[in-house]
Amino acid sequence: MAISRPYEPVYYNLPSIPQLEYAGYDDPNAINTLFVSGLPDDVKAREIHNLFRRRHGFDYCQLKYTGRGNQVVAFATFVNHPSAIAALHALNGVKFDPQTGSTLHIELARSNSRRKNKPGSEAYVVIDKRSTTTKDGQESSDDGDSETEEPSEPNKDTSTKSDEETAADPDNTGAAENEQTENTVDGACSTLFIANLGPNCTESELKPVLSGYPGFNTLKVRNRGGMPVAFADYEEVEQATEVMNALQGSTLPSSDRGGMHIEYARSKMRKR
DNA sequence: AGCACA
Repeated sequence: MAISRPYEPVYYNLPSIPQLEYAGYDDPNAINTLFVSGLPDDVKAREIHNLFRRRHGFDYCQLKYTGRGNQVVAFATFVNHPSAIAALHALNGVKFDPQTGSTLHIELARSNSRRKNKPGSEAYVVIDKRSTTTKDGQESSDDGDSETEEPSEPNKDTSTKSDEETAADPDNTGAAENEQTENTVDGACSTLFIANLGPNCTESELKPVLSGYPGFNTLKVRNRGGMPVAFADYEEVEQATEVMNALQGSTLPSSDRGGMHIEYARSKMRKR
């Protein structure tokens, strides 16, 4: 090589990234359960079930009254890790109750749910840790829709984001059209935001990982005082999505606070 | 929970 280019193309070991805890379809150690918080205290197990049942690979869910105040959390279990991740990204941050504005917060559970009842029998389960039970007993699978597939749902909980879509353009005063058609209405973006990196994480550690996926453009690592965060730009939203699904929650050698947390960036990386 | 570069 006679001339040194500012950016020599990097083709490291593309598909195999051994230091990553890649959780595939058949990894028995993979987390297949989601932890759901941000629920209103009057949430019903049926609502949780209806929220998750449409997601690919859904298995079953649990609603848990924690006993701390009126706090309610839920666990949704999927047949494999990628399905759980896909549902996480589809539903995390959506408004669960437009009335109160309560927003779902979904993360991977610390461990997989163990079905306490006979498999296949219960579509959802309620765990009530509240001390004084006010006799609000049977909450198991009652409604006969456990098997049927009717798209017409009286509840408006499943596709909550359609609310935002409908209210698409509250004020386009002056804003007009963005030539940057990159950001989609549901927040998907071809640039990824990566957080929960270890304090010593560097661009040279991340780049071989992120550039190993199709459509990779640019990586930027920022260190705002505390923990570093990274922005990884891809050619297409779909390619960014693939990377997010593949690497979500995986750890790097420098990771010290758990796995990477990857989201769509709020805005597309500017073309230099 | 943490989202920059213009």
